Formats: sequence, C-alpha cells, structure tokens
Amino acid sequence: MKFEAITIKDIAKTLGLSTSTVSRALRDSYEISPETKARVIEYAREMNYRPNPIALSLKEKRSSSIGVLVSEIANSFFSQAINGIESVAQQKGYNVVIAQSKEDFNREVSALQYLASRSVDGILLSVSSETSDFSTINGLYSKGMPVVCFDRVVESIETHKVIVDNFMAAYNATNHLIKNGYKKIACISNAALLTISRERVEGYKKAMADKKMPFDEKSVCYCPHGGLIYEEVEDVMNQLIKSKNKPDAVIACSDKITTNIMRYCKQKKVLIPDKLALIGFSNLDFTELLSPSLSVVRQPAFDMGKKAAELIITMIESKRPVLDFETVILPAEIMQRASSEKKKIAKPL
Amino acid sequence: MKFEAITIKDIAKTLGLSTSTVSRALRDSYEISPETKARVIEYAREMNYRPNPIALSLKEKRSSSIGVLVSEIANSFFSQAINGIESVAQQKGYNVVIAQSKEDFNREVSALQYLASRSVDGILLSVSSETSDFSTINGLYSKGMPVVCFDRVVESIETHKVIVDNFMAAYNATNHLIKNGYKKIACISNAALLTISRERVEGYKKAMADKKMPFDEKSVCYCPHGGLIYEEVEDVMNQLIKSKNKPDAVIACSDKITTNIMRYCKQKKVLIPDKLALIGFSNLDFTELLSPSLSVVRQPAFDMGKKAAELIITMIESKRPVLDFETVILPAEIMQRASSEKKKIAKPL
DNA sequence: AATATTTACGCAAACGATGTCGGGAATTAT
DNA sequence: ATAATTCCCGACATCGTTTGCGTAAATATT
Repeated sequence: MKFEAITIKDIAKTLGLSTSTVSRALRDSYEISPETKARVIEYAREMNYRPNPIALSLKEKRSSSIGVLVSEIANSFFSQAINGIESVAQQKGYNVVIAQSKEDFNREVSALQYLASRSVDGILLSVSSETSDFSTINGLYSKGMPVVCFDRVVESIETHKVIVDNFMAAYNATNHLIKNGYKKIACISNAALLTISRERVEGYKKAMADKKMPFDEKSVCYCPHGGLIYEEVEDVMNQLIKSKNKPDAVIACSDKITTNIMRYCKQKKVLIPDKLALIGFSNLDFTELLSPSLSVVRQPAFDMGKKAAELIITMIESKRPVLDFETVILPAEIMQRASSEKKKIAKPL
Repeated sequence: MKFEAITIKDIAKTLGLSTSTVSRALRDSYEISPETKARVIEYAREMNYRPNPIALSLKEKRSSSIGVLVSEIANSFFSQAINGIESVAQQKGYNVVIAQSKEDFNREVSALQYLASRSVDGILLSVSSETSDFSTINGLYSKGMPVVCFDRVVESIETHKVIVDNFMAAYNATNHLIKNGYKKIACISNAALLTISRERVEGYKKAMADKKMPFDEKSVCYCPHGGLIYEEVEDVMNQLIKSKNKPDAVIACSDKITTNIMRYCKQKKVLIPDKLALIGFSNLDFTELLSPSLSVVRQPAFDMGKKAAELIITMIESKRPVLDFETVILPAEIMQRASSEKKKIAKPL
C-alpha cells in the first residue's frame, strides 16, 4: 500500500509547462507571467499540492526537524518539557522527533545515531542515568551537530544548557524539612553520575551543614535507574528504615523515586508524615490529590522546553559557528503540603 | 551551523572508485571483487559511514516512519500507548513521529497534513474530541495513505481499528456502583461526538436500565474538551450538585475528567465516597495513592499501541490493497478502590 | 587461435525540488 | 531598420543512493 502525492512534475505535465516554471510560479517569482502563475497556483490548490519535504531536505541539507532524546515520555516532567519544545518548534516551522532512552545507555547511543542519521538539524538532550561515556554525543557535536542539553546536562560538551537551580531547590527543600522539625533527614537521589543528582545532593548537604544537623554519609542513597524500577527504591528504603539511624524525613530527587517512595510507604504502612515526612522533585499535575497531599519541588518543565527549543533553533540557524554559550538557570518552586507538615511532637505518656 | 555526514561519494573519491561500486560493495553484491569489498567496507566503518535516509526515502518513496496523532502526550493513556507503538516500531525498523492535536480540530487537520507531507508511511490516529468533519483523514486514506484508528475511531473510514470494549467497561463500572448501593448515578463523558463517548454512555444507560434504576436524561453530561479544561468539569459538576436530583455517584469517562472531578471535590469539600462516589476511566500509574484511592477503569494502553502498530505496519507492507479489516477489541480492567466503596447507610439520629 | 563467457567495474538515469544559465520572442530605444 | 532591453520560460545540474546496462579485460571453451 502506498501513498503517492502529487508532484511538481505532474503539474508541469498537465499544464504543458516545465518543472522550473511551475516551481517558480509557486514561489511567486517575478520571472513568471501573472497568467501562468494564476494557472499554476489554481491547479496546485485544486490538487492540494504540497512540496515534498524529503526532496527539499535532500537538496537543502536540512530537514527542519529537531530531535529530542529523553529517558521516558511517560514522565510528567518530560512530557511537559516536550510540550514546551513543540510549542516553539511548531511556531518556527520545525518538526519534533522524539526518542526515548529508558535510562539505558545502549538505547541512548542508538537513539542518538538514529537521530543523526535521520538528519535532524539539531538535538535536545537529557542524558540517561546510566551514561558515563559521552563519546557518541561528543563525536556528533564535534562534527557540527547542534546540541542543547536540558535538565540532565553533559558537562564535557560546551554548549547551551537549560537547567533548574538544583542546588538551591534541594537546599530549600531540605531547609523546609528542618524548619518543620525533622532531624534525621535522608536524601534519595537519582544515579550518582547525573549532574542533577550531584547538585541536588550538594544542596541537601549544604542545608544540613548550615543548620548544624548531624549528617551521616549513609543517609544519601542513589537509585541507578532513577526510580524507574520499583525494586531499587524498595531496597534503598528497606535499608534506610532498618538502619540504626532511621530517618524521620526524606527528600526524593526524582519524579519516579518520589511516587515509588509513596507506594512503598503505603504498602509497608509507614505513615506519612508522622513516621516519615516526604518532599520530592515531581511535576505531576495532581500531587495535591495524593494521600497525603504531597510536598514537591516543581520544575518549570514547559518553560525549560521552550527555552531549550529556542536555543537549539538559534544554533541551527546561526551562519557562523556558535562560540558564546548560555546556561539558563531557572528557579524551581517548592510547594508545601501535608507530606512534610510540621512534625508532631510525640506526647509523653 | 551544519552537520555534514560522509557520503558514498566521498568514499568513492578517496578510494578511486565509482559510487555504484561503493554502493554495491556495501550491499555485498556478487559483482564486486572480495578485495574491493574489503577496502570499501573497512574504510566505511572507519569513517562511520551511514546511508542518508533522506536520499533513500526519496528514491524508495517510503520513509520507514509512522505518524502518531493523539490529543495529548502528557496523558498517561496516550504516553503508554505510544510506548507500545514504539516498542513494535523500533523492532520492525520504523521511526515514530508524534503529533498532538490538543483536542483542537484545526491543529488536528494541520498535523495530519504535516504528517502526510512529511511522508510518513502510515498514520495511527486517535481523533480529537472536537472533530466532526473527517474529510482530511478521509481524503488521505482514499489516496492510499494507510491509517489505523485506535481508541477514538473514525467510523466513516473502513480500516483496522483497535479499541477497548467501552460498552462493557462502562456497563461493568456502573454495575459496580449499583452493587455498592449507589442509586443516583451520573455519567460525565467526553465530547458527545466521540465513538468512545457514545459507547460508554450506552454501557452506562444499559446498566441503569437492566437494574431498573431511575434514569434522568440530565444525569448524562458531556465535556467537549474531554476535561482538558478544568472549568468545563467544574461547570458540569456545579450543575449536577445543584440539581434537585443530586447524584450520589459519578462515572467519569476520561482520564482528565476523572482527576478534575477529584480536584473539584477536594476544593469544594465534597467527601468521596461519602457524599459522592467516583469511578473513572484512567491510566494513571498511582491511582491507589490518591486520596481517597481511586477506583478506575483501566485500558490496556500499551497493548493497544502495540497492536495498532502491528496493524499499520502490515498495511504499509502489504503489496496489494488491504480489503479485509480487523477491529481488535480488548477488555478494560476495573480496579475497585476506596472512591467507590460500599455505600454507608446513614444512621438515623 | 578464435570465439564465448565471466569478472569487475563505470556510466547514467531516477526520485522531487530548486537555482543557474541561456535563449527566443516581444517590446522599446537608437 | 537595427540594437538593446525586457519578459517568460526551458534545459540542465544538483542533493545521495540504487540499479539496469554497457564494456574492457581476463579467463574459458572449442
């Protein structure tokens, strides 16, 4: 089964003109007489002619499409970011091709090669939590493929980056827990390799240090798959709960980790916030509807996507090599809800 | 800024061969001597040569990509379905291009034209809630563009369709409410135009009729934007709550309607399930974490995506026009939780 | 030795659209 | 009446790849 669109050749044949004349008529060239133009345009409209973008891509060496590589689209942060990207892309006449790594290094590499070979004009990248070898993206970038990193950036490549102030976000979230009376605060983070993990953990540590809170190296845990797998969150939680330094609050550093902690607590009947307070990074739309309503660090995903898309398009359309790079740092928002409310002091019996 | 990949021409030039020889060597043609083959293959590997898919598309008149048009990717049902689609597509060597209509007719039309002109080899379509004029998709289809509908189907085109047994799902969900002691059950549905709406409403009506429940035409309400806009849900709920035939339970027929009803009830302090029981279509991952835990009708989104992708690929690869169409009907799953638990009989004071 | 066959490669066309060049016809200038 | 200038339009090359056809040289057959 095949779909054959009408071409400029077909028009030329039926109208008894040459392809060049038709092409010029459609592009409203001054070299074509008004009558011929009218004839061509009318017929093209009638036949619903649309230029074949594949032929154009081949000729122009550009596809007017940008590739987006994220870990998973079924993740509210990324789907919101993609919405932002699309809103800009559409307006500027670009197509968006989406690829997922599912936090898998090999899938990421093949997705990157796929996008490059698919001739996207630029790539918006948020690396997988498994990636420590950046040679593929570096290779592409050094050969001239425009790349903009967002959220999870690649430090080894010098380009535009769009991130959230992860340090401050984690610092403030931790502070919020401290202010609400929690003493033994654990931090469950995404894979240690990720920049966002490092920044968030540092924010957490700084807040703890500033407030002179006792700090145990063991209260910082990492989930190599960013909580995508329930079991890794379960393991970490089991370990924390059973440790002698059992925490009374947790800050979770990714969407999936946050919800999986809630799932865990519900399953193991760990009461939130009474037995364990929780604040987590999340871009879910209805965290206030959860039980208990969830305190979150919310990233401006849509705006991040928009900004990243704008930057990649500037890069693509720049005549000369871009040398001056921008790192856009947006603030995250902390929304305080029941899951981290003021600690109730246990009344002496 | 431009990314220039190595071509067969470059290889031919450096190796002192013709492009045809290089092409044939890479495709392991018998016409090329083993030594030449080895030289070419080695050099191509070294230079990380990849055939330009755009040139191939132009020649082969196919792009090895399929277009997916849904209302919104930031909707768990669709993002799960897309995951299913991608899993099949990747395995069969197809690329997936995603487009969103945002429940807007004009955006849908331009997205369809975009996909067609982008030379996708086939389209997976779930129509927007606004669409009543199907001429664009009909036109494309009649010109030979393979189309498979999923979830929200277009009745006027005869092709493969993948749906859920909406009638039974709604019938069972309504029955579940009746069994749990609810008497005045309202049904809040997506746009009346959609097939899924009609089927679901019919299932609801049939269940009510079978159990001889009093039925009021006014207890069926529609949200033209599928609940994407909070206000439309708010309006409908206000109307229901204020009517003299105030319902004691609601069945919600889309993801967004369901969560927006919860949001409404939380805001207006309408206790679920005591004042109003709720069961809704939803593919959220953590409905059990909501407050109260939410009873849902869950569609097998991933499997629907998989099946739809398989069907479109069969259609694309079929040598002769496909005439025998399949309508795959999958069962939905009802998950009973607190939001629709057995009605408490008010104790007389 | 003369002819037939095989081997190994190059040439050129094609996919759809655009842009450069060039040229014939009509009009205007000399 | 001739030269110059417009005006309109067609031929051709190009983008990267594949493929049918042609062919020189090498080998095989008689």
